[in-house]
Amino acid sequence: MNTPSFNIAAVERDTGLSKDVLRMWERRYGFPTPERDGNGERLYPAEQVERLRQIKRLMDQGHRPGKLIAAPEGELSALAPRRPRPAPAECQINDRAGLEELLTLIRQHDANGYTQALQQRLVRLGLQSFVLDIVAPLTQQVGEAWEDGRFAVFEEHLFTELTKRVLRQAIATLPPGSGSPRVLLTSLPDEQHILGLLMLEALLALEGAECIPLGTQMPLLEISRAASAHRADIVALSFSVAFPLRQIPALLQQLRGALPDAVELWVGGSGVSRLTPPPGVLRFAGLEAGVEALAGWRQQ
Amino acid sequence: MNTPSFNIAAVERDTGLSKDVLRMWERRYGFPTPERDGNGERLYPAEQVERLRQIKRLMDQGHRPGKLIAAPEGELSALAPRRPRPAPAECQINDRAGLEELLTLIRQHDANGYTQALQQRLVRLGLQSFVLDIVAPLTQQVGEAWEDGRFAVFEEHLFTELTKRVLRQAIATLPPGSGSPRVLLTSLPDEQHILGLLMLEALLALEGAECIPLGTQMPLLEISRAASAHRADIVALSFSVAFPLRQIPALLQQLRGALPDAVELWVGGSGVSRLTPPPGVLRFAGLEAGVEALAGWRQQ
DNA sequence: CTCCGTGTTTTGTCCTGGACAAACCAGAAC
DNA sequence: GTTCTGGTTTGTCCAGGACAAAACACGGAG
Repeated sequence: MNTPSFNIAAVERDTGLSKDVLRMWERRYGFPTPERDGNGERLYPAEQVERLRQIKRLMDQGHRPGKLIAAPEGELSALAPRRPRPAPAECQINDRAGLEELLTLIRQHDANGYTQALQQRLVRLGLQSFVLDIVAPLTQQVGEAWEDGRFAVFEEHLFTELTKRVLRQAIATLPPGSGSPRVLLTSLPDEQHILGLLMLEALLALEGAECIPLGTQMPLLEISRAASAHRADIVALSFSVAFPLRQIPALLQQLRGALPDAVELWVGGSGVSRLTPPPGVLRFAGLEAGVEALAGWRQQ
Repeated sequence: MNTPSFNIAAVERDTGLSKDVLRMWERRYGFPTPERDGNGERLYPAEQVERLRQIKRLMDQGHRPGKLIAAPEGELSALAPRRPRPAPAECQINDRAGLEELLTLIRQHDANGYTQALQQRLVRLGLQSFVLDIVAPLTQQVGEAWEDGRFAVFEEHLFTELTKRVLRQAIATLPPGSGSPRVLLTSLPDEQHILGLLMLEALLALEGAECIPLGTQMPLLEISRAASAHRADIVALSFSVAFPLRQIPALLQQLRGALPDAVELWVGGSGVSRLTPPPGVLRFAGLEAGVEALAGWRQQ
């Protein structure tokens, strides 16, 4: 009981590494080294689960598992991010101190303080600037801090949950959309990050678009159904870095085929930044691109 | 392109049936019958994916796969729910017509109308009655309608997303908690339903508890970390019917062991209704039980 | 020196077929 | 009618093999 053991399903849930991968690593690299219960089934000690989570984190940062598993112990935080940070200098410096202040509140687990500070900035800046200059860079900073291990999982969750609330609240105060265009916002199964979609929704709603937020994890076939039921003009999807890159092109192609030609398909998020979208799919590099695309759609 | 095919990973994502189960059904029951690509890998036609989703839905309702797969075609909606509906008569009749009105708005995909109707009821009834008499029965109705196939997936998602917004907005208008007790609200990985947690949060916040919402899908080891970082007095978890029942006792026992003895562990949701909680874990049958438990905690 | 093509290594996913335990059901005994 | 018990159903796990896509390393051309 003092050293609780995880079966392979629990490890998959907690680390995000599939059972196949866990078994394969054991076969190939000799790690992890789970014990077996009376039935011959793997039992992972908690410390190995912890190490697996660390390895997964560094892998998401661009490291390769072979090296990570071979590295003995001093690889803790000694490893720098391998993937070039997307424009670390381009980040708005005009409020770097303010961002740091918000991050500090999260680090101190001061939920009320963080919410208040956020709402204060929202009122001061207005929604558009709030999204572009505060929430967007803040999200990126948190993502980087999480990748570096400077943020715990639960701190990232707290940040996400509180920020979502402020954003949704701001969106709710906007007047209803003009009815055109009708934009359906969602993400595919296995993609649960929604902050990017919320930011886009805020910007589009500001421009008078009619946003239909469907939450995350919408099965492929349901999206086309929802699009016709809601008479959507545009379907907007978001992909985070965590989404398995290899599957995206096929999924987009399938969805594109299932949607009527008149419905535009927009994709965005850091998960598609290194991707050439299939024909008929528009990829956005950033939030501003979404607003520009809306203006473009209206000109048609 | 007209009949897009799904590989086994896509089917797993869209149906929620694991790869193991999909292969096993094929071996045992002769269904599904995917084709193979040049590489010998399974390719599921869209119609079989649709049927698999239907089967999964009926299974969640208590039917058994062997019977469902044997049934030829007329099993569409001919099957009644096998699990006894939890107190269909006990449901508050005082506003049944009002509930039906809200459901109709969702069925008509009238997002703005639904939100307005909801907010109107919130103002009229006050938060407590709104949660207990509107949102809770409404959620149950939607769940049943979804199980029966009267609601599409995207309609259920729209309902969830819009209702979440109204609830969160209501919570945001409450004054900050009194600081005691500090309640940490979250769910385990693979459990993404959050409406129940939000309802509980609203009720507890009304009573002056300090709620720390961490969102869903918190890894086991992170929960105990978060509990100590936030100096929580209580950890509240929610389980929906979709959560694999067999894994719950072991998970709760592990978490109970990882938490300090002074921290109470509360669990609720329809997923634990047919479960005897391990020692040291309090199970709640309904939302009211949570409020009573809060009063009890304060008396200690 | 940088950029681009090509061969090699790494890595994840999929496959088959077997085993077993937990959940479920049905019929017997009380 | 209720409780116990044995058989059946069903999901998950295991081992080991195969292969393709991605990542890398290297050499040549601009």
